[in-house]
Amino acid sequence: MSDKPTTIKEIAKILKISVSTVSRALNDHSSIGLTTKMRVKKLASELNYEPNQKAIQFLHGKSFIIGVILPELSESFFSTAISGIEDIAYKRNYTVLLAQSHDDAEREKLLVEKMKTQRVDGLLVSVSKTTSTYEHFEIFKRLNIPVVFFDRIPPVKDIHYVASNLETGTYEAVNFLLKKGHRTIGMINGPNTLVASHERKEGYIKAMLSNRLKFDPTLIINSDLTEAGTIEVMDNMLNHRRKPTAIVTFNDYVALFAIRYTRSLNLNGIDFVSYANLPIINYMDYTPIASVEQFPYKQGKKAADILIDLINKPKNESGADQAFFNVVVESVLVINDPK
Amino acid sequence: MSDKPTTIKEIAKILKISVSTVSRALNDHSSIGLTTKMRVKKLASELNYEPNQKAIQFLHGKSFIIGVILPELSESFFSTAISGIEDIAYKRNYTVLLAQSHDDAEREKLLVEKMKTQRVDGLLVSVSKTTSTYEHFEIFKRLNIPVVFFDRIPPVKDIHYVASNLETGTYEAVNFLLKKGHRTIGMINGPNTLVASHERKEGYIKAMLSNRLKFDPTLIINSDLTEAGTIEVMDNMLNHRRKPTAIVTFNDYVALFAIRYTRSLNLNGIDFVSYANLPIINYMDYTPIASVEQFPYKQGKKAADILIDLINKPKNESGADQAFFNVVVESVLVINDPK
DNA sequence: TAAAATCACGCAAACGTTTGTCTGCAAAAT
DNA sequence: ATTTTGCAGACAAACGTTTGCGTGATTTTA
Repeated sequence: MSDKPTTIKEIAKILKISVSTVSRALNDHSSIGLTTKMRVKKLASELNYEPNQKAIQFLHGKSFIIGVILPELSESFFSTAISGIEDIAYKRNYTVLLAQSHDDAEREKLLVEKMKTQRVDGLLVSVSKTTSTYEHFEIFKRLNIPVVFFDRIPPVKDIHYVASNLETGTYEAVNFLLKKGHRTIGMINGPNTLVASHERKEGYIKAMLSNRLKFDPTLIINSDLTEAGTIEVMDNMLNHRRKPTAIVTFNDYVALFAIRYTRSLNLNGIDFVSYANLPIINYMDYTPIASVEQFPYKQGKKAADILIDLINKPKNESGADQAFFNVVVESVLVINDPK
Repeated sequence: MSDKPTTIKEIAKILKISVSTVSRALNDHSSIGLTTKMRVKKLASELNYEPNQKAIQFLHGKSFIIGVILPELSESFFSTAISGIEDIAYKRNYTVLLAQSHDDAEREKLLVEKMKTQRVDGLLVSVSKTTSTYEHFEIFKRLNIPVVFFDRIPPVKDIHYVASNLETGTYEAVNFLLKKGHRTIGMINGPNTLVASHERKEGYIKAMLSNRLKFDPTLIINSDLTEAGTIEVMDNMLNHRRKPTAIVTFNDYVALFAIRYTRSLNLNGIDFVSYANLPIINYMDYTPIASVEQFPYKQGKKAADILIDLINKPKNESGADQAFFNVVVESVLVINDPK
């Protein structure tokens, strides 16, 4: 039946002491007598007193809220990452304000606006596929609100970010296939505009060269990552004068399309390696024999940690030595259990 | 280089007018002259003025934040649901404070606490599997903060909730199998403690009876939903004196375990129907022939809508006719495309 | 025993905004 | 010419909390 929440004032009035005393008593300030403290605390809990967080946030300009903008929660990479973010936030007493851009640059802009008006203490962003300008993040710099990018990072200087280095994982993947005896290895890569595509390619090349093998660029084919696109690429692969005996695919979806397609052609014997996006891959019948793991949970945790560190950093120290956190999580190859 | 954000006060001082005038000018109040409005707005945008949301929230005790507590974001049901929640929140100008209980009752309690101290305007909850007491939600009633449960709802009276009715979908599923000619239909059900298990069973029974068939309770077997548990149940099914030609499984995971197991035994010919939890099922080779769809996105949207309606409802109207929203989203059967 | 230190608490300002009420002043109505 | 209306803007209170400073009262130290 209680209507309005209890305030510190009411407690003060009832106890006939000043608000400041009540405040200090509740916060265990040293200058308050033990008996007064007890009386205050007792009454406070009787009245179900809850400090008005809005007032406190307002008072010292902190919200203990970090904003997170990411493309799609339904992609398991992101839902796992947010899990890590949320866990760290929880531990460090922050809460997470969540928004998804649905890979729409316009919506992303609006979300940034909203985060700004909510005055989050910090922002975590994985940019949308379609985002091509990055000025909307500049506002946060002016407002002195730290921004940390993760996974999908914008190609600009002077930002904090956490991302995985796909080169290492790809290197391992190709190496693994070579060790298995494969000599002709195809790669279904993504659009060249993605940093990630570039890293995959580099890893591939390095693995070939370090094994004293010639790099054949025609064995890396770009795709638009759709099912149709994948089939088209597969046709190219299968008709290649050097038909690959193993294929590295851009992600698990592509792997699934490709595997299904080869099976429909009754082709076995091609080994697939993919990048781990889908946990469900473990439940499937025909899976890639290995996956490059990108540790989304770890990335999320790390990004959140950095952000909160940044938030709590002793103000603008001289401004000069503004260091930027650039954390790279190495990707590694995981051999899948054979079923 | 701007250090502290611009305030309405500074604008007032520069323009030599009062703060109230500035405030009204920015809010297009009718009692401010056009010229003054222009001057104020011009200067405001020049100074990159951003209203301090914390002050506003504090002033009229609203945060425009809704809290969401759910078990696991990595379960696609929930990540899809949150997507719907977030979309509605976005549309209606709210933001989403997210937290996951990881199906841990203790953590859930703490999260409720945190939501309370953050003074969210409303709370959306899908309770953890292990939650058995529900007093921690009572606090919100006292604080007059609306709570809406969705999907996993506590077995108590007088709450708002949105949940799917699995009975209808199950009825359709069994009916579908019967129409296909199956006469012996097994069901791998979940623990009896779940409301959902009960609904599945009811749907099953009704379908049988409405087709003038006898209901054989031994064809419904409870499982703990693990892989081992599923295999055990499957062994029972396959050795049953009436060996089922079709099986309804509790969820997609169970379906996958069961299908994989039958295939390992080189048994084909059993038709499976499941409940749609995993979008990835579409990419798989051997899938249930049909799924009961529970519309997580729709459920999320609906729940969020109800919550925000509740938040904005004209206060405690006499208290007497406190109506509770109990929305049931009918589940329906979806026939999966054959591959 | 006087001076200094310590204790326990009160006063009031401050955070940024909104909003009800009040005040001049000019134009319109009587 | 006086009253009324309407306009444009100012004043100040209010939201709940924290915190620097001040102030008596008591205890300790010299």
